[in-house]
Amino acid sequence: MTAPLAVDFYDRPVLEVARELVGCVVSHAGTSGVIVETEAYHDSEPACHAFVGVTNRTRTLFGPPGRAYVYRSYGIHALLNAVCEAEGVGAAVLVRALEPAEGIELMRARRGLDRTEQLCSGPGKLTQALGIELGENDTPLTGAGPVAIHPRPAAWSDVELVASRRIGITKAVELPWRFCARGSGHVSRP
DNA sequence: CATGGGATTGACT
DNA sequence: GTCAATCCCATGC
Repeated sequence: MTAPLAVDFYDRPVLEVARELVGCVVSHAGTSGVIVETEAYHDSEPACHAFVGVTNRTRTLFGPPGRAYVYRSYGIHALLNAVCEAEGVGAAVLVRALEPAEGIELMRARRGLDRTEQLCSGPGKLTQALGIELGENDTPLTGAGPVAIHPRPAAWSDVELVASRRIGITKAVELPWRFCARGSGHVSRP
């Protein structure tokens, strides 16, 4: 596996990073998968947690880029984000779905499911499949931490993207800030 | 200190 | 299609 993406990759406009992360590979604790769906969030729009400013919860979002923002959703699920843009800007890319690559049997055991397409087809599902937990909030994605994101494998270098509205939010619903790999059967919703 | 509301999922009608 | 689970956080009294 090639070296993880460096801080510079994340220190750019969050929409650019959200597009380029599709096709990249997330690895954690013996499992990995190719990102097939992302969403961008930015403190300038109300759907982003960082919209309210710096709080205990959003401190990671405003921190330096290239780190993981992991938070609990609906009291049940852990959701994985990659913090972007300069320190002081609250922006992140939500990783919403993966195509499983390594450690698929481990994922099946963690998820209690067989079908590969269902192992990581949602933001809460993929953290469960990879074993990512809240304690990994604010850890680096650039190699020193438990979670790492690697550049696109050759087969994904020219992945075609489809932009659409973000899922599961009630504010700023009109922004087309969701990006999927065209034709992937591993996304949370077509 | 009490309360309301989720960047979701899976089970059920 | 509907709905409950479940808990942390931000907000307001």
